[in-house]
Amino acid sequence: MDALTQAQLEAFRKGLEPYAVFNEAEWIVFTQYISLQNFKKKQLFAEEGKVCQYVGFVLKGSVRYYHIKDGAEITNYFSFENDFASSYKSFLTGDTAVNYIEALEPTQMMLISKKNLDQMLANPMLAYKIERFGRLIAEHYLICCEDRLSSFVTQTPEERYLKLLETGRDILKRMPQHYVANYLGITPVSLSRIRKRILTV
Amino acid sequence: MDALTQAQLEAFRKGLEPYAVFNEAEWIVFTQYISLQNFKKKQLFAEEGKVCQYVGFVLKGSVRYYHIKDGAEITNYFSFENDFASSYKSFLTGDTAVNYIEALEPTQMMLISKKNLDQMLANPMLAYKIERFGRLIAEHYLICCEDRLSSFVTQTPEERYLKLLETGRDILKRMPQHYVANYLGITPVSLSRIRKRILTV
DNA sequence: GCAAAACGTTAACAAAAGATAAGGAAATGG
DNA sequence: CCATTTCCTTATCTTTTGTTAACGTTTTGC
Repeated sequence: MDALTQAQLEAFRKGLEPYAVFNEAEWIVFTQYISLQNFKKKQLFAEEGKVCQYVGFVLKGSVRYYHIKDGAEITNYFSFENDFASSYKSFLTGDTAVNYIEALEPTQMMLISKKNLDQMLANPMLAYKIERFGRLIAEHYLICCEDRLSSFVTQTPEERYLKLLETGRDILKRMPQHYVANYLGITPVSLSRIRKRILTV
Repeated sequence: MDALTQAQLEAFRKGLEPYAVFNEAEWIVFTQYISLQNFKKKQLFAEEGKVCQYVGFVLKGSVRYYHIKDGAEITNYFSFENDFASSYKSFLTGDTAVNYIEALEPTQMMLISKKNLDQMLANPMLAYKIERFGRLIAEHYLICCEDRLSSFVTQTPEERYLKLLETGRDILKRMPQHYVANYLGITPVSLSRIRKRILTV
């Protein structure tokens, strides 16, 4: 764990605003439960078979979620700056994770450990605000997840890719195409064909 | 809206226990924000283009979530007894819904309106408990949603069906096969073929 | 700066899924 | 109770995707 600079704390505070706004006293207490970690490229943040002890907030960089199936990696999701990142099920339930999360480039994350989160929820000064904070984050990701889920049920891979062209610039700009293909639920070869099909039309 | 019986209230209280346990005083106040509605078969609970004003808790019966695409219905999800049901994104954000929810049989739901939920969150006697209640529900459905989402990325339709055979007895027992096919992200014809393939092996 | 690895495209073939239609069984609703 | 609708299967044909491998380009890591 590294030392926190004022600039990092401010960026974090700003990034949390959609979910929680702290007054000065609360912020001082809150930040005592926070740590900063720098990840090298390819360094793991979560690992299959291990309990994910942290939820991270990406200050700089990006991470990739992936599963390993039949020895091959399948990329599931990404988090960029100002996103949270965690193997949520593992973090929330204490079960071992079924996926990996790795940094795709040098990445800075603010970390909240499960232990510290539970302590904040038991701390009368923060509990109420943290309950709400957690509710709003969970709701936010539930909505994202639902949207993406319904795209798998109601859309073809080509339609999902076209939608990504409209709304997923970050992913398309910053991720290699074979990760994007996995994210869309298809193989890299198939995405390459879809791209060709679209250009030809 | 219909009158609430003591038995229904008790069933509701019991069903909420994983998320919130109320003392007597809280329960009396909480239940003032609740209503009961009976749905006939095929009656709509949520509708595309309209804001979903309620989150429901299924006491009896079942509901089906579906989209309409090119004039055809595509079934997305189900809720059974002791499940919540809502077009969550619409309910939480106030945007119009993109899907329909209909009762598949005579169905009883406890309803919490968005307006009443907001009032509870503003009521000091309930606010803290309701924040937590909301957090735990959102977390629960986030985990469900994430699991299902990763099944679309990492598994074939056949593998998803085999998993449903293990863990989705409710859906398989109570839902017609063409709804199940949609739920798995494939056509009814394709599911029929998968079933044949499995039997033959 | 160079060798190795990673990446995207393309081709060829196999496997699976979508579309459409037909037939029969089962459920449903007067 | 009977006519209608709903549902599942099957067949045929088309489209799409998966698999594997090859090739050239780009990036990466000493």
